[in-house]
Amino acid sequence: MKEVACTECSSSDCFIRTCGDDQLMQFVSNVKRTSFYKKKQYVVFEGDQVLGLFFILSGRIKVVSSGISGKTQVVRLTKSGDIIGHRGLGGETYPISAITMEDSNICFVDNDSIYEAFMSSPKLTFDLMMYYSKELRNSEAKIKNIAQMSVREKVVDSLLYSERLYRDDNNSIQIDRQDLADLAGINTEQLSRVLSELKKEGILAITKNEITINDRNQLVDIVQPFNISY
Amino acid sequence: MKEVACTECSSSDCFIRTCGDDQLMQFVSNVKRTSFYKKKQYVVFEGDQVLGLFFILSGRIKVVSSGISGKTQVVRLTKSGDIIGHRGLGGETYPISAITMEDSNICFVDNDSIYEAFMSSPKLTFDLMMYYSKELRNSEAKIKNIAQMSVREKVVDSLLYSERLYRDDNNSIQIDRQDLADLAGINTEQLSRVLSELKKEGILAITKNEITINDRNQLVDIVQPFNISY
DNA sequence: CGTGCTTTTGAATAGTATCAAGGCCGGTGG
DNA sequence: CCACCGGCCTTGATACTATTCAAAAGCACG
Repeated sequence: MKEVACTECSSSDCFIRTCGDDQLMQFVSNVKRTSFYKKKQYVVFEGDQVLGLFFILSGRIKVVSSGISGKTQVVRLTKSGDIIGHRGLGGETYPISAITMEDSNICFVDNDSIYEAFMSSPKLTFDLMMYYSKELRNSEAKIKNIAQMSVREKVVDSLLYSERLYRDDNNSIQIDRQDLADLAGINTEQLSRVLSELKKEGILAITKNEITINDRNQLVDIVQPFNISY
Repeated sequence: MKEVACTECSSSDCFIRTCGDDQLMQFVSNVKRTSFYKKKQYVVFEGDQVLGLFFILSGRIKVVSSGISGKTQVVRLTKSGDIIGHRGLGGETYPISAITMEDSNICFVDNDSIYEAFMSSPKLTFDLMMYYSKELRNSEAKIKNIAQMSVREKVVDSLLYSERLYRDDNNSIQIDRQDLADLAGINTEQLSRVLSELKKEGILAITKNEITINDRNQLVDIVQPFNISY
């Protein structure tokens, strides 16, 4: 993929663009490097040295944390406009891995450059701080959910979360069972059971690799006690 | 408690002081308000409008998130030098409550002032961003732990966490069962069972309201598979 | 000493994880 | 074109773990 200047870039939800700092955009334009990643490719690897920040231009990337005996926890799902690798800032190594779920294009800015950008653009620092703040709220909401929800509720919560980010024009989401289970923090067998239930209840329609939400309100009702505003 | 100027303050781990920006310290000195909170008093209340930031001068405060049917999740424990209320930044209302676990003194800076401080001190913004980054790492590590650990492991993890923050000279921690259970994300009965086990195994000593860790290494071994570096 | 609160223990129940097997589908090669 | 293979998904039976309910024991307080 050929490099496109930030000023010429069509991505309307890019973090750098939404900062609205022309000088910053010019600067990033000169130092960023856009790369293509094919499906299931690692963007960052848990334990690797922190090299810089990644800005998603297009594609879907899962952020995962490896646990005990091969188990993985999906920490969050991302798409264009999101940032990857910011957890590493201020630390030595990345605490998570990021893996593409489909072919993606991602812009990279190295450590030195991003620090230089922070120094010259307080707006960037401030906006990124706000980004962290939002992420922290989400993360802590998730702690509560995983700690207190039943398996059924976890599945519904994960479905709504996925749908919110990834739904296509048919209210459908394409995500494989393992990823969805890792997102919910359960195993695939239980996920499968709950999905079957929801299908039987007419709330979902399931084809080979697509889940369609027929009755979103009923899903929302299931997680209602947790006061989640989707 | 009478107001002490930041420049005169003895708190060596205050966030504002560690920024090392004299102008900032002068500014905060003029706008901050230090208040005394007695044990079990609410500092911020979940759902309340975001008013500003709190800097802990002394005391221990638990940050909790209320869940379903009266259950609460302890999101983190804090002490002097920590910040409270930063999750609210950029949002309308606080997503969490903060409650003192002992008599505490806390400095408050209102929204307008803290935003003004951000504008005039890029260092503050940057340092706070780094603070968020660390918190986010911790938070996501906790997601993984709660999702994958057994009850026994959760208890051990919570004990080590509490000890790291709150241990006194005897390697003892003072924390009531309910708080420890809410931190681990389990109920008090199970906590009690595990504590009894650990006591029987000689790893812990338990008196009425104090838990003493006799063999820290054995505790660390129990959560070893999760690669936690305490 | 009661009285009320927290903590501990026990037993029954419910929920979840694991193990094992079978089904579905796409791809490959005869 | 069809049979076979392998991966992913689903389902069932079983074992295990955690939750709930109930009750007793310990402790603080008046």
